[in-house]
Amino acid sequence: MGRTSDAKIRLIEAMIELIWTGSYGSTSVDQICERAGVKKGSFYHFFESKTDLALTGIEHSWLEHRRELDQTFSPVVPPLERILNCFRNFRKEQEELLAKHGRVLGCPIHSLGAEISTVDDRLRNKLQEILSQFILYYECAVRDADAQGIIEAPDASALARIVFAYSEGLLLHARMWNDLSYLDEFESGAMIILGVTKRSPTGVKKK
Amino acid sequence: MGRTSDAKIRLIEAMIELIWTGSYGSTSVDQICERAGVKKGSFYHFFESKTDLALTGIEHSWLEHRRELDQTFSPVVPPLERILNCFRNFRKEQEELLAKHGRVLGCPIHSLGAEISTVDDRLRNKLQEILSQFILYYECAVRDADAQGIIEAPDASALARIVFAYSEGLLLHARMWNDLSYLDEFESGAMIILGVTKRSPTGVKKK
DNA sequence: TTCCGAATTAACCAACTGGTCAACTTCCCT
DNA sequence: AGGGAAGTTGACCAGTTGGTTAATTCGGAA
Repeated sequence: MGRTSDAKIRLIEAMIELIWTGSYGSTSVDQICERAGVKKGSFYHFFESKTDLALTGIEHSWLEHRRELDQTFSPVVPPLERILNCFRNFRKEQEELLAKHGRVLGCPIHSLGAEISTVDDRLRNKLQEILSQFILYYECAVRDADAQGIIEAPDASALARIVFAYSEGLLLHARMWNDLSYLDEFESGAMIILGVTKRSPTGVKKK
Repeated sequence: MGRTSDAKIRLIEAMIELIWTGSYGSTSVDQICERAGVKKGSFYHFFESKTDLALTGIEHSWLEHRRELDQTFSPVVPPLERILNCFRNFRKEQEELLAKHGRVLGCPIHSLGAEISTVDDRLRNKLQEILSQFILYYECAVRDADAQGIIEAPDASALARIVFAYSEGLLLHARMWNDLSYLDEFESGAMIILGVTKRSPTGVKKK
């Protein structure tokens, strides 16, 4: 019934890209429509507001990203490898973004969160929800590493949050300096935080 | 020659507050003027653009903040205490902001940096400059701690950047969740990163 | 084949954006 | 005391903002 259209997904993709390469505030509805090749009337046919599109778009990308994370953090992979591979994937993604946009873009969730968390409640809640889910991956890996005696982590959740906060800080740094090389520090940094010395290779008991 | 005025500083303070409690994009020149009790004509008498005011404002607050940091990071204070005290001051400041604005506001430099680093070059450069200077405090403290045998840090600069990235990640988390308690994790987190166990009190040789 | 609901379009809106300007007031310094 | 530089004011600007509307065009299913 009625005709079909891919305008909705085009709008979502355009918004994600514009927010990521710029900011929420610097992204206007007109810009989104132009990039998506959609008239403004159509925009408001599919979404009831700019916030609504952002919400849908973020949810959409997160669902996509989660599928990748589920593979990266598969229990089959050695726990610390999961975390390192996850960040290696980040790095690869940022490389592609640099090639495409000439800019290291960092983590869109955090950049957006920093910008709008005092401004838009609905957006903030959604971002919180996503980040909370994200940390679970780290937490699970840390707990497994502890259980396997690879590291000593009496409080896996706390340690995961440290690694997480650190990684977000790094990503932001890379965005601000437009420099991928900061991301290379993650591997050694994470090992320090997790209490694994360079001398004892991943997966081998320390001490 | 001519009359004097405090409109300039009022504009600076209004803008800092508005950016901090909101965002750069959500802060308009009209808003700034209204809060400062200054007409727009006067605004453009003192500043040539919104960016220009932001630049001046950031520089201004940083210069103020530096004086505090110079005390906190005095070589007289035991190195690790400097870092902890610095973060304790952050926490205290955030407490005041929470009481005043009902919100944990985090680090304005990083929030702003996340928002505008792909949008405004001049602003980004200024923020880079400030953050680079900030890291020097941590770096110096870490190097001293290493020299005094309190910690083992062959690469003080790298370790300082880890602590720094971690602290920024935490601050952002606290802003997004509007929750001070995340900041309490810093103390134990920093100790883990710096390789100081809880059992060996600060300032006492480890191992 | 027809028909109904979904998609598209362009024209429109008021409020607001950052920024300008010329006239005017104040008051410091000589 | 009064000249002149610094500060103030409100009216003004063109462009943009997020959002609305009614008329129109399409296309999938009966």
